[in-house]
Amino acid sequence: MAESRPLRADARRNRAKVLAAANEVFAAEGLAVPLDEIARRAGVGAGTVYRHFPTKEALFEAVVSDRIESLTAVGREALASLPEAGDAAATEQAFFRFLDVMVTDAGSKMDLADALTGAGVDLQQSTLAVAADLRAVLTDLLRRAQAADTVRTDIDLADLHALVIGAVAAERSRAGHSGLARQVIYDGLRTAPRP
Amino acid sequence: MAESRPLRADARRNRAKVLAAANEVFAAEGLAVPLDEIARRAGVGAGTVYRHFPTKEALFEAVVSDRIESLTAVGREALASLPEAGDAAATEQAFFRFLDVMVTDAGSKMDLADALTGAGVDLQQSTLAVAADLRAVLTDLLRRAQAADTVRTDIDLADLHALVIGAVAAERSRAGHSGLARQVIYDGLRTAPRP
Amino acid sequence: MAESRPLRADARRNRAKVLAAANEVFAAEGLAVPLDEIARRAGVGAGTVYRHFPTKEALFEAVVSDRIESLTAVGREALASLPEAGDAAATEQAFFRFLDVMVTDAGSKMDLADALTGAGVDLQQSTLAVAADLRAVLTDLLRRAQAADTVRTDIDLADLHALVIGAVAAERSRAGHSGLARQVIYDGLRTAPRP
Amino acid sequence: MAESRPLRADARRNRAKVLAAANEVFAAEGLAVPLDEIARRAGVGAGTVYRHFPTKEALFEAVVSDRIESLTAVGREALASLPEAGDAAATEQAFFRFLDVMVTDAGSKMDLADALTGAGVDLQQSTLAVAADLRAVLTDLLRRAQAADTVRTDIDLADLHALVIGAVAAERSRAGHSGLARQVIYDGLRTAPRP
DNA sequence: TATGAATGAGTGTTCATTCAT
DNA sequence: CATGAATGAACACTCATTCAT
Repeated sequence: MAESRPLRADARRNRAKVLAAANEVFAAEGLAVPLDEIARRAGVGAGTVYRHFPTKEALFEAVVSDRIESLTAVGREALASLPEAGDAAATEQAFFRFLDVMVTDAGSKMDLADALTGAGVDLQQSTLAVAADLRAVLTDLLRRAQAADTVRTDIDLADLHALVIGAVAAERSRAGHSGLARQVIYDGLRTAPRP
Repeated sequence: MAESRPLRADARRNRAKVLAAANEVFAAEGLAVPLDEIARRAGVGAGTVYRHFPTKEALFEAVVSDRIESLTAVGREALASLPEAGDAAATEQAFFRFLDVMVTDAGSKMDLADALTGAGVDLQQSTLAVAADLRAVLTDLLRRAQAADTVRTDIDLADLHALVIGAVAAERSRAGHSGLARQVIYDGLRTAPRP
Repeated sequence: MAESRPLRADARRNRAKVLAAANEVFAAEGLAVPLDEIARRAGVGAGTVYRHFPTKEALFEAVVSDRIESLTAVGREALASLPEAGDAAATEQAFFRFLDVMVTDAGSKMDLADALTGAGVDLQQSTLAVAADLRAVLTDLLRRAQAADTVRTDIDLADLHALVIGAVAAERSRAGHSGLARQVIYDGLRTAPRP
Repeated sequence: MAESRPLRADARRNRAKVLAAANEVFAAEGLAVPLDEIARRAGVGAGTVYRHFPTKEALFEAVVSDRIESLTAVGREALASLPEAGDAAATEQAFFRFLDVMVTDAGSKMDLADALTGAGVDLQQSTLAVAADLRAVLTDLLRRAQAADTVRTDIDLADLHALVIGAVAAERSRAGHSGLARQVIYDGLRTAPRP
């Protein structure tokens, strides 16, 4: 699963350029963009893209995996910042801040939205592994928030996941978004009534 | 807007077969499906599809318009069933039942989801008009529900629309869906705390 | 070669309508026009066109044949109007007037031009027969003009035919045509120098 | 206008093969020939044709432009070979020899004929520029010939252009051509009577 | 017999992937 | 190894011709 050999410096540079270009372009246009466009933006030949990623979908997944990994890292930090025994307010804040990060990130990246909503994408093993890490973190945060009596206890990870996707879709659907849709979803998640 | 002449029997039959096939296939795969596939499933030649619908997008819109019109009709019935002066419980029930219909319908039809989220589709005048009707009905129902103090008053039609899309996306994202995501969104919409 | 049976009145009427429409449309756009367009303009179904003409090309030829027959008739009149023993001036006039008719007619009808220049058209037996009649008349007129010492004697029918086509092409090629190209060709045909 | 970088050897080879095939096929059949046929004759895939020429029409124009450029070069040489102060006989010869080249070339190439007569072709800027060069050269030659009292002075470039097209059409129309049609047109152009 | 709907092969064009240079 | 040219299978759409009504 790991690359067998460390890449040569120029190869590593090219891989990075391709990923950067793919990041931009996939975020802006989703899976639909032609691969040649990515190669052009990366300043490399199409063949070079294929040297590093066996298919276009693999490149797409690499981009998405990177994003998921970033999100996971943010989630880990949120978890780490929580006091061992739950301070309810801090837990609540950490939980919803992390949701905000996820929703905002996915909301601004066509690729993530595509991947999450499964629009014509079949995620592979490696991506699924990365996604599992994210889910693990999210599960922990959810449990903590529920333990702190901040989030309703009848929902599980799958529900939360679905709701994040829902929030992303809601945000995407609005030209000038007020953010209220997201707020409604958060409110629905809370144990307590809105003040 | 109405066809000038009644179609011949065979033409009507084939048009119906095409629409039925398009319904199925678009629902299952969205706009991305090749037109030949639709023709094949309908048991007609590709040319026949084009006799009835000038472009692939026109066919897509016909399917989507039909769905939207059905939804609008359901919405109108819901409105009609409401007592003039608002019975809060009845109003609430009518409102959320209609949301259920929308979410369930769109949730099982890729095409509606695509159309609603505007995924690579440019809707034409006629479809937009149909969509406007649906929005009008939805606006009325929302107003009634808000007047009956059932739904929070800080959200408007656009927010609600976004949330429906969010609920659809949430449902779609779950293989075995428990329906809780939808419930969370509904709860977020209510004025009152959950019991 | 003649139709086996006299057509019923309505059939004859339809045939005429189709021919009239084809005349117009082929003249304006050449062979490229879709057959449905002709049927529409004739106010009949596509099937009706095929009842009277086995292929699109046959219809095209019918139109062209008609035109050629008209030209032939004009040519015959020109021949008939000539005095037995050649009056040089009258012969010259008759000859060039007939050329004028041919060039003007073909010049304003894309179909004739197409047919004459052989643009993607393979003329069939029946049309060729009609064309042979025209050639016969033209040959007579040419001989008479040559006998009257009005037209150079080194050219034959084939040359003359080619020059008519050339004049047509020349006329067609000019947006605002002055007619001088035609004049140059006529002058080249004459025995005598221009005054 | 010039390609920014020299093409790779294989690309140059294929581009040449495509142009050569297009030359042949367009010359034989005009614009109507399917692009796949050209690709097949060139021994390349259809995509390769599109790598070098963005549309079928662009390829057509490239072929036609090449032909026109060759003609223009020949015309320039003819002009250059003329003595400053007009030697009437030399001027006449140069003029008519150039006409011969044009007529012969266009006469054997359907594409040029199509392009010249504007049969369903919309020429683009670049081709029009090339054509303008040819017209400039032709104008110069015509002026010189008229100044040398060799060609009648009542005709202008447009007339001459039309007559060239006429001569081409005349030649095309004859299976075994005697060349006399061309001669007649030339004679019509001269000031002096034929000897 | 007329109608116009159905057919289906064919067209230009795109793009993921492979391969010669 | 990188390059970018070549490939070829799709795809949307058109239209001459056939055939059910």
